Amino acid sequence: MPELPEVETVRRQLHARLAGRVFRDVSVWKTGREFPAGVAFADALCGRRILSVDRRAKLLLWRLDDGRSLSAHLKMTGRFTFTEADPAEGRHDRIAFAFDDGTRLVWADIRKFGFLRLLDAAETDAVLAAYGPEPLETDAAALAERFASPAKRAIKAALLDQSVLAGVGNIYADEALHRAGIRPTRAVRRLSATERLRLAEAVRAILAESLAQRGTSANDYVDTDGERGGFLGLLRVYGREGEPCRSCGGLIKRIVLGRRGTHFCPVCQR
DNA sequence: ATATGCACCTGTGTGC
DNA sequence: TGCACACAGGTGCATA
Repeated sequence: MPELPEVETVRRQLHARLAGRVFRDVSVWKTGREFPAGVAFADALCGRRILSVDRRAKLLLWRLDDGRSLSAHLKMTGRFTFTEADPAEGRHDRIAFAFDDGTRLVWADIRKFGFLRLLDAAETDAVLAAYGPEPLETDAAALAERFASPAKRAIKAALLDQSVLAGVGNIYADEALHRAGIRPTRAVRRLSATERLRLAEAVRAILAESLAQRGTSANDYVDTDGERGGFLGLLRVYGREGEPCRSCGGLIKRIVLGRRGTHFCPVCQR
């Protein structure tokens, strides 16, 4: 579910409450592919201090005091929730964390696509190196240069490619293309330099505006307090098939592009 | 090198 | 009410 604004919202909340904390207990309630070794995983974490919680693309990185990091990917339905009391195991709850100050955190994941993985320093570097630039920390001109190859693929596919730029997913790809007035099916090589720059600016603007609203709750996403993001009502194309375009009144169209639902305005996006 | 297809899972909404 | 099918904020791997 979560894209950059949602993951960054979660990161800020995790960092605020977990930086400096020490793992006291890790209860792996349910194991699965996402936890290669349940008991070893818990043993490795207990006693370790969290230095910070960082984010790269849609990946959360809990930096530990032994040089390792706990990487966490929410994928579609992963969720961290802070709880006050001793948590009771819910249907989709998988891991319960307890920290030295009494803070408790539960990891749940309905579809089980998400994962938590302990990485050493070299593995962490390798994972991070595969991502393209962070859109909110890169100026638009530099971002625009990333939309080059492969030249024949649709521009939307390039936006979703995490090695081109990091953090954009299905919602914000559609929204940025609408803001830039570019049809999602256009081949990368057919975009002018002006259009590439406009698109890079649109990506940055959309992500920043959504982050200010603490993200979009279209389906399952909520933050670590169970609160929904506020950007849903500000979306201009995503999930609005058949409704009027907020810019021109044309009807929003939905197609399938690269297996993903894709929304655009046939009038404003050429 | 790129495109596509599918796989990983569960839940929900739709239409017959 | 049941059933079948499409679809959901993501990625990785196996084929053509």
